[in-house]
Amino acid sequence: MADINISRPAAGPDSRAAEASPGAPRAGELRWDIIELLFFAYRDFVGDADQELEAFGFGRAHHRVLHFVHRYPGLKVADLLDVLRITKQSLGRVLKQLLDEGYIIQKTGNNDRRQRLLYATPKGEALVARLAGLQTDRINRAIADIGPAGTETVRQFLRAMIDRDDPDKVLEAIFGSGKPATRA
Amino acid sequence: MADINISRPAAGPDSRAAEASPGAPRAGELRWDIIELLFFAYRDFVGDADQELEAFGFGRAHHRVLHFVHRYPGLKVADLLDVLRITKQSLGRVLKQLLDEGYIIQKTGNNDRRQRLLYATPKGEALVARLAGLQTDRINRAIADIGPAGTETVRQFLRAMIDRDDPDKVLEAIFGSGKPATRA
DNA sequence: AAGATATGTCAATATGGCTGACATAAATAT
DNA sequence: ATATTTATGTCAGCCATATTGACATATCTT
Repeated sequence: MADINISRPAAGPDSRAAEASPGAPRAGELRWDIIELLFFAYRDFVGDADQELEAFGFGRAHHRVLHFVHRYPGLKVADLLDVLRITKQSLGRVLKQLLDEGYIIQKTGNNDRRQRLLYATPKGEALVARLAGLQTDRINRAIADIGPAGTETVRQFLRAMIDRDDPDKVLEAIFGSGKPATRA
Repeated sequence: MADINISRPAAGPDSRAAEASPGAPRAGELRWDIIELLFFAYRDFVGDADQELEAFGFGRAHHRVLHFVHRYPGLKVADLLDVLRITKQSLGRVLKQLLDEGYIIQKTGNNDRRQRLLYATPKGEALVARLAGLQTDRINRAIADIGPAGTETVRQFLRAMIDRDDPDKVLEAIFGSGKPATRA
C-alpha cells in the first residue's frame, strides 16, 4: 500500500554541508530540522486550544485577544492592535463578540477619556485559564525531560527569536526594555 | 500620553503560585510566559517568509506545501493532507497554482499509478531555499547565545511538544519511529 | 465484475485577515 | 476659542484559506 520512501528528508540542491555534524551545522547551512520542528510544535500547541474554543463558538482570534487582555489588564485598543498586528476592523468584530458575550469589559481611561481600557471578566478569566491549562500541560510534558536549566535555555531561545526593533508595549514588558511603560 | 500600566503582567485569578521561583513553577501553575513567548517567536518566525512570499503572489499555504514537498520528495497528495491537516479541496487550489507556475511537478507512482508523487522543480527549490534562508538567519541568531548543547535542548523541547499519537508519514520520518516508512 | 482507494473538481459557506471611507468624542495645539 | 490631531468605532466590500457535501475518474484489490 504505502510505498513512499519518506524515510530520509532531502537536503535539497543547496545542501552545501549535507554531512555536517547534527548539532553544529556549518555557516550557510539551512536549519531545515528546526524549521520543521517549529511548524509541528506550534501546530499542536495551538491545536490544544482550538478544540475547546470551538465549544464556545470562538476561534484563535478570540483566544489571542482574551489572552493579552487577561495578561495585561487595562490594555488599550491601540496597544492590542500593535501586539496582534491586525487592523482595528479585524479586531473590531472579534472584540465586539467578546464584549457582547461578557468575556471582556471596557473602562474609560482616567487620564484620557477617549481610551477604552480592556479587562477580562471572571467569565473571561475562566476561559483563558482553561485554555492556558491545556497548553501548560503540553509545555510541562515537554519540559519534564530537560529540567530547569533546559527550560531556561528554551526561554532564552524563544526570546531571541523575537524581533526587538519597534517593540510594542507588551514586548517592552516582556523584555523589560530600557523604557518601561510610563505609569499613570 | 501613554499611561497604561503594562509593566507587570497579571498572573490572573488562578495564580495559585504567583511567587514561585521563575525557573520552576509549582504543579498547577500556568506557563503564561512560555505560552506568550511561543506566540511572538512563531509570529516573527513565519513573518520572515511572508514578505518574500508576497512578491511571488503566494501565501503561507504555498510555503507549507512547497516546504514539505521539497523536504520529502515523492510525497503523495494524501500524505501532504495528513501533514498539513487540511482538506483536499483546500490543498487543491494552492497545489494547482504551484503546479501551474512550475514550482512543483507531479509524477505518476510506479507501483500505484493512481498516485501523484510530488517533487519540487529547480524553481521551487530556489524559492523554498530562499525562504528557509531567512528563517535560518533568525534561528542562527537565536542559537548563537545558547551553544550546541542549548540547541540540542531546544530540539528536544520542540520534539516533545509534538503529538506522537497517530503520526503522519513525515513525523514518522522525523522521529524515526518504530515503523519506518515502507519502501517501494 | 465489484468494491475500495487516490485523486480531482464543483458549489456553497465560514473565519479572519485586508483597504477605504467616514463619524464621534476628547485631547492638544495655535 | 477654534483648529487639528488622536483614539476609537463602524459600514462596505474584497481576499485568502479553511470547511462540508457531492460527485467523477482512474486504478488497484478482491
